[in-house]
Amino acid sequence: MTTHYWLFKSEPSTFSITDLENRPKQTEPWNGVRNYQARNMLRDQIKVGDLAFFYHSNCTPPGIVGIVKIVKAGYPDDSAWDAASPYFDPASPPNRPRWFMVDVKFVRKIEPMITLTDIKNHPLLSGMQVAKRGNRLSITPVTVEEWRAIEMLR
DNA sequence: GCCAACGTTGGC
DNA sequence: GCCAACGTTGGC
Repeated sequence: MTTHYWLFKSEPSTFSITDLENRPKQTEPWNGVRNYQARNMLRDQIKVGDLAFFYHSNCTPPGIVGIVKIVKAGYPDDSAWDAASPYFDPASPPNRPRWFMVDVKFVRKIEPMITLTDIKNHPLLSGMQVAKRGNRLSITPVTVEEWRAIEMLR
C-alpha cells in the first residue's frame, strides 16, 4: 500500500509538537477538526502508516516543526459529544457522528523548524497549499516531491 | 491588534 | 438557490 503524505496544522498554544512528544505513548487523537473538507480527508483518505508534517500556525514564526505517523485511521471524534469540550457540537451525536479524527504518533522533530518563509522561498515548496494566500484548511495533502524536498533540508 | 480570506448561517 | 452578514483563521 502506498504511503500518503499530509500536513496537519495546530496552534502550539493549544497543542504543540512538544506536547505530543511528551505524551506517555507519544500518541494523540487529532480531534477538534470542524471543517467538512478536512473531515472528509480524516474519514476517507488518511490511512494507518501515512506520514504528516506537524505545522505550528498562528504563532511566530509559523512553520513545520516535526513529523508524525498515522497510527489509527478515521473514527468518530468523541469531543463533539462532550458538553465540556470546546469542540462540543450537538449536531454530531454518537449515533450519527459528523466529525472524525485519526490518531497520530510522534516520529521526530524537525530542527531547526522550516518556517513558512522558507517554504515560500523554496522552488519545490512554494506551491504547497499551506503557502497559498488565504489558506485556512487545517489538513492538506502533501505531494511526494514536496515531502522529499523537505526531508532533504533536515 | 489589524484585517483579508474564507466557510457557514439564515432570511428571503 | 442566492447572497449578505457573521464568526473564525492565521499571517503579518
